Amino acid sequence: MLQVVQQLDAQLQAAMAAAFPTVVASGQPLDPQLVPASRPEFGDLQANAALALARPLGQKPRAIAEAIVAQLLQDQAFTALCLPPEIAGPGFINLTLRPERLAAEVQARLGDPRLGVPETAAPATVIVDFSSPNIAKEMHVGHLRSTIIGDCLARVLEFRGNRVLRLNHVGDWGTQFGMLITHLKQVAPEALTTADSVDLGDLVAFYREAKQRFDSDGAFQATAREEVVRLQGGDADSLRAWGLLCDQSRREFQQIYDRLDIRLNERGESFYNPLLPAVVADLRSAGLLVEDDGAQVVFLEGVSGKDGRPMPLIVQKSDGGFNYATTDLAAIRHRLDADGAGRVIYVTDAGQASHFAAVFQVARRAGWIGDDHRIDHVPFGLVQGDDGKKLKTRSGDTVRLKDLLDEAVERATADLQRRLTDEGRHEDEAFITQVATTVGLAAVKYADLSTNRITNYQFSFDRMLALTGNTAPYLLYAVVRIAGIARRGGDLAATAGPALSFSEPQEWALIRELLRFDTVVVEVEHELLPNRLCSYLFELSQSFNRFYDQVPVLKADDPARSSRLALCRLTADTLRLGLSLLGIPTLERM
RNA sequence: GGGGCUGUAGCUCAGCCGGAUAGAGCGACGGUUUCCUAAACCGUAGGUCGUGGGUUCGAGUCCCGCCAGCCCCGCCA
Repeated sequence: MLQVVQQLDAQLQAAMAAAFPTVVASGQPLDPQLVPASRPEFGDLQANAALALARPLGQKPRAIAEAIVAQLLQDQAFTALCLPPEIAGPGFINLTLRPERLAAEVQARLGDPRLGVPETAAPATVIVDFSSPNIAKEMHVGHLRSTIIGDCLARVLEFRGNRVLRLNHVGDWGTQFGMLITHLKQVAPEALTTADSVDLGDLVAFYREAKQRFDSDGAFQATAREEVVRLQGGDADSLRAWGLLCDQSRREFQQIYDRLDIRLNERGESFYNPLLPAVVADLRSAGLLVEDDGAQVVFLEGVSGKDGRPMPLIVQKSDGGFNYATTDLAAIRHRLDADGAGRVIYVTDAGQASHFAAVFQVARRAGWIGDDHRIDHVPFGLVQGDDGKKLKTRSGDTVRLKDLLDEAVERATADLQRRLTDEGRHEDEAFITQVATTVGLAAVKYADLSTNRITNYQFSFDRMLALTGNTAPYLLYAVVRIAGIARRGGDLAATAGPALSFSEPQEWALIRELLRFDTVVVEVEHELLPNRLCSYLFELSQSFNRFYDQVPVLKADDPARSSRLALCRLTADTLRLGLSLLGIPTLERM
């Protein structure tokens, strides 16, 4: 429908220009204000331009609408596309597409693997920075949203024809390694020389102990700082210990990524280490650097701190070390220059908004971000428990991502087994494992993606695994129903056949829903809001379920039968493609 | 103190560039199965869009004030 809407928009503009040449002469832009109809009885689309033009033209909106419509009716391309427009209410122009044009659009999509979604006219290298767990810690629920949302955005951008680089900016450098290595030297030295001599769970415990000592023990703190200096200075023993810790964490992360089908290139903080001195040097030569309390800082414009003074962004600590702001600045430069990125997207929690605003401002003032670059922080809210507070285990610990995924699959397994028992069905273990794994993981992903990412998100196994409502199981079930039709003799692969012929309102409702897909995907790309795609897929599933419930497919006679099979096929293709953009695989049976 | 985000039905949430009577889902209540998987479908009830102003032909949406919740604010990331 993207193309159709474009055509209509152009036709409306031409009609407006013909009806009101004085406005054109005055240089004012003529926006038809073409939007989807607010209610089905108003047709497919509505143009609201007449209301806005009433004031400047000094005419009644309905009269303006009538003049535009009179011009439209002169346009043969328009009358071939739409039924005669209706003017309603204060001056809305309601447009209804001709059914045969809708059918032709359906036909055109049947053989189209992109389902009408165009490749972007201006493909760019886009970097999506997401997930970003910390070495020597386990992935926890806090990494869930970044990982799932980032992966979805990367998939959408890729599908639109961009070259996407998925970067995992893991926390693999800095103060925490000094304290961890120092602590391990004293309590478990073998962990620093022998691979896998302690498992990750132990490492996490050691990390906690190290952090505690660092915060309370001055002598330990000093030793830890020396250790950081040794590491950053390239000391061989320190580097070997650090490498072992990284390898071990990396393998653990990869297990999660494999389960969730997420591809990522690791490029952690350490990668930028050699580039840090140049960042500070170049900020100095750009005249932005100021020494304050012994630290090298850039004072921010338009941001004031507690005392009313401008806020500084520290890029070099008073001890000479660099911090995450320095790393992020180095990363921006490297991504724009070495990677040639036109666009960089950071998928991190909303709490980092001011940090990124500061870093972007400094990079811009230093001239590193050009006018043709687009750098976005894509923030998201906290994951909360049922109580509305930050999600924790009963004992008060952060929830491990692995445990969360396990529980989702366990619950899906229990649901499925209960259902099999109730229905007297018998399925083998492989089927149960496959279905429960797919449903459980899909539920976790979908629940996260389906709310607007900016708001906090209330995590609930019961809600996400519900078989009804806006959930992954509901969408997966729609696909399964179509697969069932195919098994019972419906040939979904046939592309040729009698001309498509539709008669039922449920068919037309489904068609209109199907044809929105291209618009929605492009919108998600622009707004970076996956929940728009989720809403669409849910509404599509609802339209399909109504159609399935009320209109027979296999029992109908041709041409209705083959036309309805075509709708089934296009629905399944749209759901599969849409879900794949969310990172969710589908099932044939469940 | 400064800044950010949020506030819409009992609960969880949509609401696009400001457009017609504010929408879903869950839960509640009532119905539908000799028919392609009822993991479905149909219906009913449920709203002062936090609050007070302003802009506009028109405001849940834009601007200002206030209230509430969460988050951030110099050498952690």
